[in-house]
Amino acid sequence: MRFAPNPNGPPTIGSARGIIINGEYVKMYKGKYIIRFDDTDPKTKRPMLEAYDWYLEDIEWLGYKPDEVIYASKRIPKYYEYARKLVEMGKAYVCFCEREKFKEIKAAGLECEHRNAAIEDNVENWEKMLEGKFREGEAVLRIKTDMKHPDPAIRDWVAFRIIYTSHPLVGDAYFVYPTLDFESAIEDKLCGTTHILRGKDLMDSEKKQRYIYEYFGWEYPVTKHWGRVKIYEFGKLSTSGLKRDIQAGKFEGWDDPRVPTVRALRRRGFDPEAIRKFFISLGLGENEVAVSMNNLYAENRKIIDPKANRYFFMWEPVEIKIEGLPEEKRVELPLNPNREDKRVLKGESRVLITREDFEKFRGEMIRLKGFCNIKLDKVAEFIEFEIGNVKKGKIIHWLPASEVKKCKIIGEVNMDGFCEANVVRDLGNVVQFERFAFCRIEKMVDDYVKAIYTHP
RNA sequence: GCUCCGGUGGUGUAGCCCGGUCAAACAUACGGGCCUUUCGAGCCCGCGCCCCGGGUUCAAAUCCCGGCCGGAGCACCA
Repeated sequence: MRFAPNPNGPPTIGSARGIIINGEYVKMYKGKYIIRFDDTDPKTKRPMLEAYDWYLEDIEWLGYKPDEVIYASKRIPKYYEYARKLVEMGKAYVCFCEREKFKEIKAAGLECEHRNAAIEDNVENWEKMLEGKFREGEAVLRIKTDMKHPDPAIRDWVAFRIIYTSHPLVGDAYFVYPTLDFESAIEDKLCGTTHILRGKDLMDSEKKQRYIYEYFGWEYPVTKHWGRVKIYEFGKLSTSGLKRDIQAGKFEGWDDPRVPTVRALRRRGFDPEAIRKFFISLGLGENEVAVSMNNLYAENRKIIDPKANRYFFMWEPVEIKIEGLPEEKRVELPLNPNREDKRVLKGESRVLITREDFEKFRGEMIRLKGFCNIKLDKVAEFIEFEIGNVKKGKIIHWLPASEVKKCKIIGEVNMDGFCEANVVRDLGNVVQFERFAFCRIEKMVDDYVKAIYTHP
């Protein structure tokens, strides 16, 4: 099995599907997992140097270990060998037609003048091509298929073209690059790929590649194509579109928590297991699917909820004073309801609550969770420490006014507020801000806590 | 337009190959309830689906034909 990305950006949620589905099959059948970088176009889909490692990193993070990593751009001479064989077999030819002109000929189902050139001439032209005797766009190597093929896209497709643009990985070592269809066809054979699982967009690739397999007498791998995923919250996933938005300053970078990349999910505090389960549950349907991130959130919650520590976070805080508080109380609250360990808050007379709760419960008796019951107002009246008969739904979260940390939450939800000083013990972890959402405490910046919004 | 795919609750899947056990399962969403301490979590309950029309058959979500709808590809991109 293989996963073959073009590293023109970091892996997105869409790439994760390919990584996971292929990876799972490898595990299930004890196969061999090859990561192959299809980086054969330095111009239109130019690879990013950093992205190669990003892929490897994210693949490992998702829980898979490649048995082999291949860089197509470093194996170009191999492809030349096979191309030459095809030329010598009369199954490929150097075509000098202009792009538009060939299109017309192709559309008409005719053969161009170069198609039937003598094999010796084609060998010579192919050599000239490799020697750099032609300009960019002047010549291409085409695979002979059938000019009457019902699908015009299949008719004598291009296997090699000339690109005089330096490649991020191999520099100026080559200027005749294979197209994906050719490179992939040869590489799958070389690597002994038995099964190909990939997106539906590559469905026609198989038809083109089968010609090569037939000419060489090879057996084509078993293929399965899945439909495109559309995440409801993000729309269609496209690396190039994302690149534009980042360059335009719409996002901070490839790991901006609002962006659909694997690294952004990692930064938000997703557990890789949740992402795996999510994609396994999506399956391999050939229809286009539109799922909501809610499904991913649900998977993540199952994993994160039993572990995440609870803390109070105050958005739009309102300070109130409790009149008649007999003494300050050391308030102990569980870090997680499933465990015994506690966190401590100072139960003092000046507390912060949210404006929302203040307006909703003003004048009523409510309970500050774990602390005491009060009759709520700007100056509230202390009732008792015991829970008494507080009705359900009237227990709210609060913060001692003298012991808070400023807290900035960024991501899908952006919010400034205050949180317990206790959160510093969970630096780097995902916590649950009660009655708010799960967040990952990223770091301390100067005097405030920077948190990333994970999900509700 | 041409060439291929596909259509199961709101959403995503299982079941289809090898017809009966499917008056259809699971997850998520939604609605309601529970919790002496999160009314944005958790637990419980509920809601709701085989695209349409023919055919084959004792029997069809499953097989066949036609229609409708949706998607992918049609590059010197991957």
